[in-house]
Amino acid sequence: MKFTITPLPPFDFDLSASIFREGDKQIRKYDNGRYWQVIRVENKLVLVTVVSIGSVDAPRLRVELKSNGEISATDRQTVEEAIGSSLNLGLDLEAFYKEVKNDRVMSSIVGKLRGLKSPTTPTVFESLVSSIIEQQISLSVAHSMERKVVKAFGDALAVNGRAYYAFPTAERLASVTIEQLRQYGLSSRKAEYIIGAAKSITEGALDLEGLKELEDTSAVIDRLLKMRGIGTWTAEMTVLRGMHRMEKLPADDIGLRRCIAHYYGKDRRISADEARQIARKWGKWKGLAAFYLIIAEHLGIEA
DNA sequence: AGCCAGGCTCTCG
DNA sequence: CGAGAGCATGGC
Repeated sequence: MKFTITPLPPFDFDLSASIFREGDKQIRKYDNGRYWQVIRVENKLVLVTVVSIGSVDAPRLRVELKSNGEISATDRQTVEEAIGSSLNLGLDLEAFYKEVKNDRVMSSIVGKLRGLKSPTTPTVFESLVSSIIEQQISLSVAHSMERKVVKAFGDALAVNGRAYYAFPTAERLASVTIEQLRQYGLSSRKAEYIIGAAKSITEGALDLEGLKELEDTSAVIDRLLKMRGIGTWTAEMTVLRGMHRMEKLPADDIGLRRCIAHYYGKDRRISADEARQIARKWGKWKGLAAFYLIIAEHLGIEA
């Protein structure tokens, strides 16, 4: 099944998707103009492939779906929404660009990355689990662990003789043991946190996806902070990547602080408070501004 | 080799 | 309160 979708402009598909250039081809990947990932609809898995057929200012995407069974009209609708959510296609970049005009460094950066939208995860749960795995350790280590966990416990979809994996469900992770997760490099603490979160979801004590309905992001953070293993950093990362909330600055993030220091002329490590001071000019778009800085640094772009 | 990396909890003073 | 230990692995 094929169809097209029209993102809110401006949107640079290739720039935005290129974050997944080093992704795992069996999970979520961008390669040679094509982006793909597995989306779960009901109890079915769908492999979604996306290419751009438009421009930054008149973006259009061509989407192709492949699955084992029939794809109904409502399934198609669900997948379309999930892709929109996953690539953050509804994000209003013009509002962000307007807000940071008064910041010389940031306005230079956004000018060079025009059309870049921050990707999100299909579920809040995926963001939460990934963020727990990423606590403290370097990203390369964390990403390798995440891939192993996805392939070990995620459901596989076979397309053209190749296996593609969806992120494990809360139901699945609620049923694994600490020892099983330790096999993939996690500490016993992190394993406990993940299994605990998964169990409170399956037992009905926590409606993680339902938190999206809460208007007040701080209220969402407060709820997440009540969970064992979730501190400020993890709660903010979850909200940023899993819920399209772009206002929070993960000021405790050591990599981000290094990045801010680089672009704002500090030849040393800066404190979380210094980072917050600099971020005041970013208004309600602090998280997105931080994302732009990280991508700029990754691409070797100077302000 | 050892230290640090997109942290958090628990314990102790 | 604040400080310190412990945890996981890979890269420098």
